[in-house]
Amino acid sequence: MARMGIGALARRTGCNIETIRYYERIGLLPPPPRSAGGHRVYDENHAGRLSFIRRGRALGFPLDHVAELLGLAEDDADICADVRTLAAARLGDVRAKLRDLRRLEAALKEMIARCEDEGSSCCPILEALQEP
Amino acid sequence: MARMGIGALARRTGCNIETIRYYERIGLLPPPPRSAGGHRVYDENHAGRLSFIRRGRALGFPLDHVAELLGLAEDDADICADVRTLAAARLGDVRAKLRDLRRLEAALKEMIARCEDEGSSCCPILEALQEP
DNA sequence: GATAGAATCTGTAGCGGCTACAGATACAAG
DNA sequence: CTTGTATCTGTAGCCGCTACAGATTCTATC
Repeated sequence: MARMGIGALARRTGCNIETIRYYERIGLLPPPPRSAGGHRVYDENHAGRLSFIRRGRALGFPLDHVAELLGLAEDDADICADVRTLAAARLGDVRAKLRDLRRLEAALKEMIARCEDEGSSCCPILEALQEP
Repeated sequence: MARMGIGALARRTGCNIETIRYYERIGLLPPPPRSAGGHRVYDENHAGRLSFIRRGRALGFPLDHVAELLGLAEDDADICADVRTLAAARLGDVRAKLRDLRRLEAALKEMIARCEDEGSSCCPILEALQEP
């Protein structure tokens, strides 16, 4: 029950139609059964799996990590440690990006501030980019 | 004076050789003169321009913004306002990314913490990804 | 059933910003 | 003159989609 076409699945999961087909093409979503005319027919399982993928992506996992997480989710073994390891690695990535962005923010802010202080004839931002 | 091959330019600017050629291909770096045998010969001007590009990139400007900044830098007009506008827009982008990443960091941290609290048989991280 | 309009199909190409080859040629040092 | 490094061109690949084009199928109304 709750069969749906690709459009309905897209609306439910907030995922673009083209992206759904793309996930199928790269093997991340299993190919669903087709209607007589060849249209894809999805069910709740597909919706769940796709939501999982989307949430993983939203947490910044690249697709191959998401695939790995999906694989782990299918086993029933004691996998908490593995999952935690992946999540911790992602946390490291995120924190590194945060550091970079914070530096960036400071640099941009400072340049803009300097630009406002001075007269308008020459541009401190461009100078900042030009000089080492 | 200070003529150099593409390798020397790459070392000086910290920019990959392939990337230099790529910048030339897309029109961001002007094609330098060539030696008799066809090797590119750069001078200080090229080095300056390439450094500018790299610094702009390091500040997170996409290449088309960098091109715009370079264009502005070549005019002598009163351009401070334009530059500031670009920089302010970038600052907005950076801050939006920062917000997202901070949320991400919090979510990952919380998941990892929950995973450590509980017994190891089921995995809260996977559950968090599975449930809405 | 006919028909209109929406939804879906396949396949291919493009985005940004590089990076990685392969195979040929040029240059610099001894 | 030889050896070894540097550079040359051209093409294809990376990630994660997105955007078409042109053909087909589904659904709702009459």
